[in-house]
Amino acid sequence: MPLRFYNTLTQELEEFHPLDGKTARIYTCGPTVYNFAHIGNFRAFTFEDILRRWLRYRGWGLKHAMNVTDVDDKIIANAAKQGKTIEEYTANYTKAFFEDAASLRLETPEYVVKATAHIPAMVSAIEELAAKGCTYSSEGSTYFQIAAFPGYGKLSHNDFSGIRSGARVDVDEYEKGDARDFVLWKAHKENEPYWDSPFGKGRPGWHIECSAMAMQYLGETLDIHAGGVDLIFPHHENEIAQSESITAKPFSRFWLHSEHLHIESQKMSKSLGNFYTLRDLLDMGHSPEAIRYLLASVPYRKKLNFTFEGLKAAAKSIERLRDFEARVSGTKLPAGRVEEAAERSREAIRQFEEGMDDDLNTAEALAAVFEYVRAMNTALDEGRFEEENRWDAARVLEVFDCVFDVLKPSGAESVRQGAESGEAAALTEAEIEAYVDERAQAKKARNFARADEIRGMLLDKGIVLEDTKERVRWKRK
RNA sequence: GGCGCGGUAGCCAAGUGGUAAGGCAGAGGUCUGCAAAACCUUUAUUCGGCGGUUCGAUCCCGCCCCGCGCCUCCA
Repeated sequence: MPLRFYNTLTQELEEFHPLDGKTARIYTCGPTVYNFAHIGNFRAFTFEDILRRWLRYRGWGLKHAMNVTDVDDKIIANAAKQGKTIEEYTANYTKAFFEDAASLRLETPEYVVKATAHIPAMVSAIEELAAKGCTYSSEGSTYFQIAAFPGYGKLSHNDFSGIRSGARVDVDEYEKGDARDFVLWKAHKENEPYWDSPFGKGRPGWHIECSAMAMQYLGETLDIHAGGVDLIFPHHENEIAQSESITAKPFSRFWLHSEHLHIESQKMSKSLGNFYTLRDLLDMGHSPEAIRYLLASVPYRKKLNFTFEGLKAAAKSIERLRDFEARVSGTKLPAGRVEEAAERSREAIRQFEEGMDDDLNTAEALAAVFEYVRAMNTALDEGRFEEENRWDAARVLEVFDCVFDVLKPSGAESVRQGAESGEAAALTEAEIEAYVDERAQAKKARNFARADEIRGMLLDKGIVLEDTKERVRWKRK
């Protein structure tokens, strides 16, 4: 089965190929840098990361642009409150965002584009719209007139034909001609940053930045445009109206939207006290891999119930895979290759691919990996797994990890957490090995008191020993 | 009201017109000096409720109940 995505525009599962047959051109709505990004934001960004990785796995090139909205009402208000310029204010949160993204192992898009660095492109987009008669101005602001775009509503599947034009509705402190019209250029107000333009001093509306930048970097028709479900209307609808009014071509062939997440079955909100930024969770001692795993393990179109029990389960699931990886690489095996085990690895990869191809069904893909792991653990127990099968297992885990990317322990974070939570990071590998050897000697001499003492001491330092038939393995807890 | 999504074991969560993947937790076992860790086995006669279509429905249709999202802040 080919790679298929659910397209919000057509409400159908559609086979995906890039328009040019080689490179997928993707635009995703990035952060508005007025605060630290929360775990809900990262659900969407993790989905987009999985999307990137799977497209690449399927052999397509990637040209992915993501905007950083660094001028908007909240930014202006917050910056003013702190007595900072918007540049100073947003620089902090932009930096924080990419630090967070890195700890979740989110790949950086090929183009990260800041709104404030693309004002001229937005101005010329608005000029083109004006030239086509799609705009009007009111009290110094310029608006897009949705009556000028017949397809308005096709993405959100809303019928706006009944909207009365001419009704004046006061919204967002600006006057519009029609309830659904939206602002392209906001009139300058006292003490606010502004740019000069042919239609007066002011600043861009939110929607135009995405249209202008997407087309500048990726061309008139994108392959994929993605974001959270809440952006379907009005943001993405408005992007379509702007872009297609300019080009008369489809703005994006595929529209993919990720569902929101809930915290402990409740909507995340500050008043409920269940509002978590990524940094909050890391400070609580949760590993970035566990968070990434949890965010990625629920298929993106399904609401994700983010719970602390689920976070623990995610951490345990990763541990199971790492244990398997360690077992395979650390076990002495006879030369040869058991065909049954080899066949199971091919089957696992096939099922993994099938799941991912089916609109990024990560739950199904994960099941393929775990079924394989269980089968191979049994095969190892029963001696039906030989030297060459190591490579089969490595391949399965490699395929899994090029999408999920959770097998390698995080470096800086885990060291930092270890240092905070105790002395776990204090022992070097050589020291641990020395203790393990000493304990083995003590056991041989049937000095169990000393052996247990060492075991307990290591456990206190977060080192867990595994006595197996062949040898003693250890791992950091 | 309009548009849309969902209700599957203690929790998270796949799935198919022919009788329920996977993970976590729980229980049992293997291993072990004891333990831990690891590994294995096991856990839904049943898929919100009631009807209908069908030889057969969790999966199709209708109605109902419950939860959620969007309908000019928002991943």
